[in-house]
Amino acid sequence: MATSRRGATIVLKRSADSSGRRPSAEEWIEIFHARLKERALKSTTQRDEIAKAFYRLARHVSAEELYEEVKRSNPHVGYATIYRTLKLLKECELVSERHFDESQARYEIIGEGHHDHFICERCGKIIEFQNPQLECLQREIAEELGVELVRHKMELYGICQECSSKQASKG
Amino acid sequence: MATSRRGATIVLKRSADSSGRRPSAEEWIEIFHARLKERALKSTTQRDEIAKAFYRLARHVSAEELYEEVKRSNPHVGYATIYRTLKLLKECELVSERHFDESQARYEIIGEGHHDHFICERCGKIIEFQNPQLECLQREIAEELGVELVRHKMELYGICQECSSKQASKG
DNA sequence: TTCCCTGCAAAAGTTTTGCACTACT
DNA sequence: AGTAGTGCAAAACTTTTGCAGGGAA
Repeated sequence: MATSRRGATIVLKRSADSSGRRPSAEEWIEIFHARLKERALKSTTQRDEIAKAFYRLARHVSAEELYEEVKRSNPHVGYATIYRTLKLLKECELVSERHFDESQARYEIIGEGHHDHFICERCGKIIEFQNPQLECLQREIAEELGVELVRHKMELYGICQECSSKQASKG
Repeated sequence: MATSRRGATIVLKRSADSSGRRPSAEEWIEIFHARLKERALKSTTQRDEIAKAFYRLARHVSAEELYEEVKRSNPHVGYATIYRTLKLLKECELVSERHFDESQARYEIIGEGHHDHFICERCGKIIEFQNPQLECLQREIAEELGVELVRHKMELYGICQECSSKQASKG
């Protein structure tokens, strides 16, 4: 019943490995090292551990989730290092920070082209999508408003298919 | 130079009084009272004061800003009451909570139709706009994703006209 | 060797909660 | 009168910072 008349929405898979666009963990860490070097900063065991854990968890990670994951391999890391490294990853343009309707921030890997998010209000699942028309439309809007566009954010909130059918079968 | 070929973007003025769509302060408080009554909750002096201050400040208020405004007429109110009343206003569907890229939430009056936001990354100015095509497009995307849409949020970030020209004249 | 980085703990900022008192209905 | 609401202070939660010690270049 999808009305993909004009511009099809591309749904991104959680692990985009198959598409070949996502760098491997090793490549990603290498890029991180290079960016650190450019900035005359040091590569450290902790930074690598955190970056690896981040890569492993894939998308939309909170600082807390990352902290827990890193603790599994190194129980000594502190929250401070997690936050400092997240900040660093942002400065290295490897990670971006997002604020969905929550009190805590979430972080995701940059680099597979712009995409937007659908967030299920029942189960919290996040579906990423890409829509060429949307990209076009937002540029038009910016033009009309007479502003210089730097970035945008589109979030759809609702009930995912799974939760919808769960509810239906219950009733 | 605006390319309003298909669907014009409507920019909302900060105080939409002239359009006649925004309820007056009195009407708004009355609605609040009615919603409280429906829920078997009480109207109180503080709740009215807070609602009035909220209305006065108009859009995109933070709890802190609201607290300061309320304190001017009643120095005894506590933050707790501010937050509790904001929660109440949300439950009464009179106010919605937003998280732009900040650590603190912002609140705005519901009721003049859906709109989205442009946020200037230099001066923090928020411009509201409405775009019929956008509303249409998001429904299409939801359909394609097979999800039930409840609400959406589109935020454009960039540099507003004023800040752009300021920068240009400097260089 | 230098000085950046880490871990701990404490602080800071935002929001929530417990409790005794107040005031709507 | 009865119960919900208020104000204060303390707690909770997320994120940041100061400082002394440790490690990368």
